[in-house]
This record gives sequence, structure tokens and C-alpha cells, in this order.
Amino acid sequence: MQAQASATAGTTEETMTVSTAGLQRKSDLLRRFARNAQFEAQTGIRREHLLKALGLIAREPAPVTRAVIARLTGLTSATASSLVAELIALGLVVETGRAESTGGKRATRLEIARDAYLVVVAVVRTRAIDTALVDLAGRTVASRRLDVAGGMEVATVVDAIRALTEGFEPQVLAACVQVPGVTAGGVVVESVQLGWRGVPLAGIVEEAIGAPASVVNDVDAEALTEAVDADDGAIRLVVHLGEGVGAAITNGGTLMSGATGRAGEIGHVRVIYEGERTRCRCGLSGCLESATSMSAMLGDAYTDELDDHDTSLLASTAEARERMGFGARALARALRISSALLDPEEIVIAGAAPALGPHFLGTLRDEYEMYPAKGTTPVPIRYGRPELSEYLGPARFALAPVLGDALPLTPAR
Amino acid sequence: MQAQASATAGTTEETMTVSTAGLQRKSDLLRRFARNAQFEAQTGIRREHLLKALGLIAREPAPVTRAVIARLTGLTSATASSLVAELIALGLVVETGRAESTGGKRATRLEIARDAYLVVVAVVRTRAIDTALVDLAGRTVASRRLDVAGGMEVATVVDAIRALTEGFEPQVLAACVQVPGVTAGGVVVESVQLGWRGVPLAGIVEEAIGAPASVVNDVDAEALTEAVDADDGAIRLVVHLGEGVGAAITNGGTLMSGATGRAGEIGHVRVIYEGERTRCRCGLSGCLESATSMSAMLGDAYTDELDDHDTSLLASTAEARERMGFGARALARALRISSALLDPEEIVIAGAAPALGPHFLGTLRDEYEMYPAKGTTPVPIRYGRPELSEYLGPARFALAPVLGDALPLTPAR
DNA sequence: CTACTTAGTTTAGCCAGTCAACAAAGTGAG
DNA sequence: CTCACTTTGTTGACTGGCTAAACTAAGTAG
Repeated sequence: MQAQASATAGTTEETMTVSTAGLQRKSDLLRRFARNAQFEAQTGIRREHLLKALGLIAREPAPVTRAVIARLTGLTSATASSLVAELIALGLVVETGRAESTGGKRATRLEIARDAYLVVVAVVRTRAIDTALVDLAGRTVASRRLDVAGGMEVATVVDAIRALTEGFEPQVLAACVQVPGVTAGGVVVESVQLGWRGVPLAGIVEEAIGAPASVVNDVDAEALTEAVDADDGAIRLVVHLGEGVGAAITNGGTLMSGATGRAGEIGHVRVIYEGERTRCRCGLSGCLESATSMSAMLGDAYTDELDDHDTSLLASTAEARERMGFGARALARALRISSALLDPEEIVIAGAAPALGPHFLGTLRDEYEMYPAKGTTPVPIRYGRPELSEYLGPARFALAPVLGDALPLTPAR
Repeated sequence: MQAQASATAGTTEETMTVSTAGLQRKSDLLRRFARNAQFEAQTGIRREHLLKALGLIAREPAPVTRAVIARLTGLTSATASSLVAELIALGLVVETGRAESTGGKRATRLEIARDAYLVVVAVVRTRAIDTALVDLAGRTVASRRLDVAGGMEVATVVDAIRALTEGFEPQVLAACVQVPGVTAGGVVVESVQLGWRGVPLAGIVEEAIGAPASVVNDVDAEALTEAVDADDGAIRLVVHLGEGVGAAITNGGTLMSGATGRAGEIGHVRVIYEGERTRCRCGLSGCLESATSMSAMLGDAYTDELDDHDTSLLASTAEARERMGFGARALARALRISSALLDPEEIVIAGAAPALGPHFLGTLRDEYEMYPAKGTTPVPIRYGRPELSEYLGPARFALAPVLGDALPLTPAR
């Protein structure tokens, strides 16, 4: 309510070109889906089928036609037609030319209407807010950064979102705010970084922009970004390395948040019991974070605001190299037990870690596979993909209540 | 095919009193549910609603009536009536008197038809097979033990099952065979203990008794037994201590089996890095199992065949006490990281561990809470409940494909 | 005895599927 | 070029499973 006077100074803008087709349809769509969601078990089959069809159109690598939808869903061609008709009426799908003949009539190709709708993403950091508009193909069509001096206020976040969405309101399908800290059910339970506690942020944003809003933790958001191409049911363990260490588990396209919403908080679990006891900032010693956080490995010069280039510079010193070996060993300990317990498809090391380069990853893999426990298969470990837009995860999280995980938001597929 | 000549000698029998009502209905039920399962998304709503109603009747502590079902499901009273009518026709539910008036007409109470149907459970051990018939209230109405000398044969298991079910065929709803080793999708992938590999056991049993059969791992079966009163969505970590160490994660009423079906195989993960390196039978050293298995703590005299009394005798020696402290410390290390990652509702120490008594559990809790990691809440740790029949987990696993997890099989509720 | 409350059934109608017939638009053989 | 055949997609009659609303049944309270 006060902070934005000084804040508006640091505003950076980007391109803004979005088709204005289907302006009036949004409210229809939302009303329809909202109603169906209520009835859930009863008439919700229609919704389920619509989303299934939508998902096929978005995900199938081969061109999708009404006939393909009928075959892959097991529904009648009549039903497939009716589903597609509704999706087209909703503005979510468009016909794009005709496919080659396969011995009969040429089919009509279907594609997601990429720019008919938008998702709002706001990433709240300690001293800045990044806002972005993402279209249904996952492309960032607009983004702004707002530097905030002296304490982050909820009102500043709302204003930033409102400023970016101005004029696009009818196209906005959903919103997601990413914050550091513990979140649950649209509420910021506690964010030490922001100094917030029990803020019902989703409700506030929902009120402000008139579209369903969600709130997600930064580590969880990153895990969702890395799970963009999730085959359903695949379990993925994503570890975030930054000033701290956190993790998240995705099961298919959804997060496992645990009984109290604190699943993945492994930073201050003790993994080092022998030799020099590493003192941690939390007061304990031997914590995973005290060995494996970027700050522990690269020194206090490291902050989460650094770019990849500066980070890799820090990582090139001899001292850093040695600390990285120690960090890798500590992380490997945590990963061995975690992967034996969960048996995940893969382990992703994300956050700022990719800037550490192949050496750290190699060391980590070596350490991880050093004790090949009988009965367990070593799980592939890879870095997070920095080429993925960080807005993808939050955007998918935002869409979940509206469209399930029908849209992967990945353009190249 | 050969072994049962000497085997039939050691047969022990128990009571056998089951109502023979509704003999002819079974095939109808199975056919109906099988058909619905095929159509799944399409006409499966009916099935879903039938199971939901069945679940309410089984689980709700207060007496359930048609009106209650209507209220709790959100369906119309008309639909609730029709669902109940069908459940009664199927023989799964019975009317039991009338409830008190709450200001109007007295309602008709509904209850599960406890003994109309039966589930067959077979527990295959290295030198014996336990078979049991469990009714829909979870009561064991018949059980036998067959001692097997010289190598366990698949045919012996089938014969044992057939021998117990003889005469009850029309009432048998489903079957489950519990085996030690790795299982997946009805196949015994590998069982070192039995010397089996790639045995399609579910199919074989299904053929033999004409009812859907499943195959489950012993640790998983135990975890399901401990999760009998699972609130939906609750995550539970169950650790089995026996000659080896294993774990299982239940999410609501279902198991998390991981990407390759090996989730929970934490026995040979290294947790001890300092001091005396504990040599493990697997060839590595510092494994969890080398410190925390019952054999490691109680000495080679321990076997999984021992009863609780003999086990606790072994545990009372001074040497065992000291080893138990060491084992508890090792297990605590594994539990700290596991619980931080999963944030489960509770941790259950099962297998033969309850025989170790309160001292071991107390030590374990103390060790576990010794490093209270910031941001994580200590998770309650308890022993498995020996009073629960070991057939409950397998019976629920058997029912899953037929009735979902509608029936908790717990009589006292 | 009457008004009101709660339980449960019956009847008509609707929604979202299926099935089957058909129109539309292509291919390839003669 | 024509005709038989294939594949795509639409249309209309039918069906299952729900809702809504009227009704019956059986109780309580004034």
C-alpha cells in the first residue's frame, strides 16, 4: 500500500503482441468449467472428456484429427466430433488445414488456439517482482520486472499483476503467484524471506483480476517446470540448489506436498556425521545445506541473484572445486536413500546448479553410484534445463484448477 | 508338482462357519463390475457411485441410511435409493433394523453383508504356506497352514488355495498371494527366497479358482495392513524390520511402487560412514540393514520364523541392547531424511520390531528427534499393530480391482 | 387432531453417451 | 473416366443414469 512509490522507478518492459480474438468467450468458458467442477462426479464426465481431447491435441506428436481423438479415447466418432465442436466454440482449439489422405477423405487438423487465452504469472522475490503473460503454447508474450526497495508488500504484488494484465482481462484464464517459503492451498503459510505469514494471497489476487489464482512455492514451481514433459505417473525428484537446498517430488504432473505441505524440506537434515563437523547457519551441524548449497560450495559471494556466468566464475577457483566435491558427496548420500525409497524415473538437479558445469554433475554421479545397493537400480541424474522458461511451472500450476494438466505449455513438441 | 506328497503331512485346520446365502449372485456381481471397469470413463460413473455408497456404509462411524448416503455424496435421495437397491441385490449390503427418529420417519439402517462373500489370501513363506478365507468385515473365517519341505513349488501354492476354497467357490470374490521378493502386475519378478523368477502367479491362480487374483510383496502387504484406517490422501511410511530391512509408502489406501516397482528397497543404502565400518552380507559396508535388521541387532539366532516371545528374549541380553541402540541410530538417520522428503502423516515400524518393546522405540524416537531440522516437524513414530490380522493387507489388495478400496475390512469401527 | 419434519419412492425429463445410417472426399483398378 | 472401396465426419434414434418434483410413509410436537 505504500512501497510502490519508490518501486515504479525500476520497471522494465518487453514485447506485447497478443491476438484479441475471442474476447467475450472467456467468461463463458470459466462459468462452464466452474459449474462442471462443482458437479464433479455427476456431469463431470463431459469435462473429463473435453480435457482428454484437449490434452491429445496439445500433446500428440502426430497431427490430431477428430478421428484420431475417437480412436485414442475409445469414444465414438460422433462424440469426438461433439467434443471438438465444443472446444472450438470455447476458443481453445482451431482447425488448421487438412491432413494427407490415408486412403479416404482427408482429415481436418486440429491445434490448440495458442494465443486465445493468457495465464498470468508473478514471481515474487525478496527485492523484485517479475510478472509475465504466458499463452497456451507456453510462450511468454509479455513480461515486466519491478524492483522493490524496502520490504515487499502484498499490495505491490497485486498492483504489479494488475498493471501487466490491464487491457487483457477478458483473455486471462488463470493466475499463479510464486513466492519463496511455505505455501498451502493458496495461502502463504510462512515466508521468512518476505516477512509474510498466513497471507491468503490466492484470494486477494483472484479478487483483483477476476480469474482463479494459485500460490506456489519457488522450489515446487521449479519442479513443475522440469516436469513439463511428464509422462503420467512418472515420479521425479527435483533438488534445488541455491542459497539453500530444497527438493520437490512430482508424481505425473502433480506435486506431492506431504501431510503438512512441507515435503521436500531436506536442507537441514543431517547427512555428515564424521570428520569435521560442518557448522550450518541453522545452528545444527552436518546439514545437507551446509555442504551442498551454492553458498557453501562457492562462498558467501554467491547469491541467488547472480547470473550463470558469474556463478561459473566463482565455481572455477581451486577452493570452490574442492568444496564442490565435498558438496557432491553430501548430496549423493541424500540422493541414495531418497531414490531407494521412491524409485523415481530420474533425479533433476536444478536451481543455480547447472552453472556449476559437467564436473560437479560427474562427481555427483560418481559418488551416487559408488555404493550400488543391491536391489536398487541407479537412477539417472541430470541438471535442470535452463532453456525452459521459469514461468512454465507456475503457468501450469495456474491452469490446473481450470484445465487440469491438459496443456503441457511446451511449444516444441 | 512333486513336493506336496510330503507336504500334506503338516496341515493344521481351523474353524469354518460361513453363511451360504447368495450363492448364485457372485458371477453376476463380477460380470457387472468387470464390464463397468472396461467402459471405465464412460458408464463407470455408476460403478464409482456404487463404490462410494458402499464405502460410506462400511466406514461411517454413525449408522448409515439412504438419506445419509444422499447427503454425504451430494446425490439425490432418488439416486441414493437406487444405488442401495442395487447393492442389496448384489448381496453386498443388508438392511438392519431402523434408526431412531430425528423428528420424522425412522430411517432404515444399512450395513455391509459381512459374510456374503469371501476373499482368499495365501501367504507363501520359504517353508510354509498360510491360506485364509477373510470375510467382508475382515474376519478370518478359516485358515490353514501347510508346511512344505524341500523347495516351494507353484503347484503346491495353487493346490493349497484350492484345498481351502473347496465348496466356497461361488462366494469367493477375489484372491491375493503374498510372496517375499519383487512383484509387479501380478508377476513374481524375482524371489530369491523362493527361487522363483518371472512367475505369472496371478494368472495361474485366477485360472485355478475363477476369481480375480493379485500378487503382493510381503513388505507392501504389511504396509497395507498398517494402513487399514487410511484417511484418503494420508502418506504413511512403513519400515519392516526382520532378517532384512525394507520399507513401503502408502498414499491413502494405495501403494507407491516407483518407476521399476522397487520403491522402498532401502536395506542396502549406506547410512554409516564413520567409525567401525559394519560389514553387510551384501558385500558393502555401512548398509542400514547391517545395523538395523533384527538379525544384526539380535544376532544370528534370530529368524523371521521366531515368535514374539522368543524374539523379546533375544532382545533382553546386554549385547543385544547395545546393538539395538546402534541400530536405532542408523535407522533414525534414514528416517530423518525420508520424513523430511515425504512429510508423511506417521512412520510405522513393523515386521518383528514390536517384539523389541518400548525401549527400542524410545531410543529410536530420541535419536530421530535429536537433530530437529528447521522447517520440518518431527513425525510421530509408532510400532505396527500386532493385533491386526496379517491377512488384512493382502485381502484389501485382492479387493482393489473388484471393489476399489471401498471396504476397509476392519470389523471394529 | 393437525401441522410439521424426515425418509424414501415414483414419474417425467435431461444430458451425454452409443449405434447405425449416411454424406463427403479421397484412393486405385479396370 | 468410372466404379468400388476407404476413411472422415455428421445426423438421428435410442439408452443409461442422473435430477427435479410430486407423492407416500411414518414419525414428532403443540
